[in-house]
Amino acid sequence: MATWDTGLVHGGIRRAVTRADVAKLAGVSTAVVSYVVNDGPRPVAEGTAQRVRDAMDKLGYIPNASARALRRGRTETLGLVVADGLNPFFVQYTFELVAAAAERGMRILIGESHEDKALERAMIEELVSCQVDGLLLASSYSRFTEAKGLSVPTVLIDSPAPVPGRLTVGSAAEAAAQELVTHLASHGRRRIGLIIGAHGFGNPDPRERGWRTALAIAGLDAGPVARVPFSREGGHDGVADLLAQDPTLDAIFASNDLQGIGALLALNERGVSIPGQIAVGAFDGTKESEFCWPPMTVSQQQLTLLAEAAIDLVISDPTGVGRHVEIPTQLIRRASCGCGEAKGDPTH
Amino acid sequence: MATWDTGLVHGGIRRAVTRADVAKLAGVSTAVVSYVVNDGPRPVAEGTAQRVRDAMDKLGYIPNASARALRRGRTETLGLVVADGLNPFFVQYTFELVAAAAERGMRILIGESHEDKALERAMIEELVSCQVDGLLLASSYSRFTEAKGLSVPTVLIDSPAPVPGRLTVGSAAEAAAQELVTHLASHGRRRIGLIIGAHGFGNPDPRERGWRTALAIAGLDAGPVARVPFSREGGHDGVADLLAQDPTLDAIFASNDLQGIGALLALNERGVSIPGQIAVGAFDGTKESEFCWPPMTVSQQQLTLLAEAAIDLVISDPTGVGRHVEIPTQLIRRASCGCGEAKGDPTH
DNA sequence: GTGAAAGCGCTAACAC
DNA sequence: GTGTTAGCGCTTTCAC
Repeated sequence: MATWDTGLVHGGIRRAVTRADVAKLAGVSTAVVSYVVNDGPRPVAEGTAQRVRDAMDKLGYIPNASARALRRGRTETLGLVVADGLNPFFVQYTFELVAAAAERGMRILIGESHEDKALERAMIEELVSCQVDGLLLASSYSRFTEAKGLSVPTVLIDSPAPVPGRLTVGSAAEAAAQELVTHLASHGRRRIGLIIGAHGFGNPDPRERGWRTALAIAGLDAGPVARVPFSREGGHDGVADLLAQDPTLDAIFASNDLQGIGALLALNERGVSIPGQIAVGAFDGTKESEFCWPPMTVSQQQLTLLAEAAIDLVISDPTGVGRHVEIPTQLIRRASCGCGEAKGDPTH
Repeated sequence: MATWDTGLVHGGIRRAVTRADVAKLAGVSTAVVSYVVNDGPRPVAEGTAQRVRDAMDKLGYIPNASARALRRGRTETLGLVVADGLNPFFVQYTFELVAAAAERGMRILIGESHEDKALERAMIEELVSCQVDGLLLASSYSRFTEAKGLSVPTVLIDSPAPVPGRLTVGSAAEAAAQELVTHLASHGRRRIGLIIGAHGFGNPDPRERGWRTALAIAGLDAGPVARVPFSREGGHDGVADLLAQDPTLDAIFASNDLQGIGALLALNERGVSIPGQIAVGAFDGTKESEFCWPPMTVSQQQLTLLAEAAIDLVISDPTGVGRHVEIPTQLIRRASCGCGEAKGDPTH
């Protein structure tokens, strides 16, 4: 690491321009400036309004959001607590939320809980202290956080099922898993293993239930299960685990993209042909699944819809009632299951 | 999409607890509550302090950050403007910044500019309006934004070189590119192509300069150049471009991970052996580069160090002077260049 | 060691 | 259509 000084900057320090400065320059009262800035609640003559706008431009006036928030009791800001900033699913979700919030004139203050219950609690307190108008929780612990004690509207944004008394948004994970595993079976796969984490969406995890149901309906025995972390490394290790349990394995359903990506690497390293010997499918469908090798068949969560639903829900805040919004997933067939050639993505 | 109501929630609405409530319950003045909360600036008798803390616990008091910010003129919040929420580099960087800020008791308010100059300007205004104590800009346009007119300390967090009068942080991109390309040449590669974008870090982009210098020093002719977007799709298309220019191509240097990942896919699709026929290396070194196939040799940016340097710089705000912090990259040798076997990552 | 009180910048009654 | 003004909850100077 090295540092260089790179010369003096132009322009000095100036006290922030306030509404009073604008009012004085425009020759009006501060109330009128406020009416112009907020386009209400009282009308302003067009000529006056123009004088005010000119004054604002001239002075480079920027309203003070802290003062406005204090006065109005709203900040136009939402708090987001993400469990894992290394998981591209949450990360893509985060930016979708930022975009969806921006469309509705809101900002997002971000916190990371690192899957730690105490840290999550602290993050929530801090965000509440920042007077956020709503809280979006993606932490897995958040499902167990009691609803009471939080005076701010709160949405659990990664919930595969309704939670009584809470606002929740999520993909239909069980149906998604069932569809994907059924698809693997339709390629003639008989020994379909599962890679999943220890603490997912509940017990049993809906993805595990969907996998089990699909196998039962297809008349197949339950395949082996590897319980490993929800990470690329976990998926990588899961392959060895599954193959040790069942050397005749011919397909893998990974419960998230990371595990799927890790599994692909492990199989590639072993020289196992995908999908020749073993087919692979995963739940999530982040961008990474499209460009791995081979491109991976996924049950894709519709992040834009999830994000919009989450923001709308937290804004609308149907106080007192729980409510669940479920977004369906989309099966994207790529090369890893035996569909498609080349990039194998119909959207390309 | 489907929605369900999931019952009533417990606990009603209550007006927020303020400092006055705590003061009344503890039988002290609001000033003393403030002294306790902030541990100063005046001393408080231990007995009194305990009474105040008890009252805060009992009432579930959470300080109002807007009021504090208004009064103190500081928000303990930093604004971050990211160009592209789909680029894992910026996204990993974002979460590193969140972590580094949290360590220093600061929060991060996030905005996305979508590489749009007007949007970036608007985002910056909004963040300034939020009274952020500092601004972190990753947008590529930010390099051209004038320093004056911004009354808040601003750091350009993805700058490969000093910019006079500005605070900048970045990796030594030119040296990194040179080292990586030299490494490719050391594997005996003679025709080393470059995949890069049209508008990168300047003209010519330091990564292009590093590539050129390495080739010159190795006594090689300049290889073909593909100018494509800084995306996976861009990298994918870049391969066809390079091969059309030079069918004898035997190595590719991609100027970011996304382009490298896209190039790997394109080569895999064509059945080109990596590194047998064509070796690949990229600049960035996000997690994705470790789990693609084959695992990719990269010049890795040290995001944790970059993030810490950025936060420290924006907090310290050496007013009036420009300053550049340069963080070296690390060459990570994996399979794609001809080094390593299997996962090919010495860190595993 | 503690309390009273001014005021940060803004909004929205309410008065004219 | 515009002006006056009372606070929003907090920090901190100044008095006791």
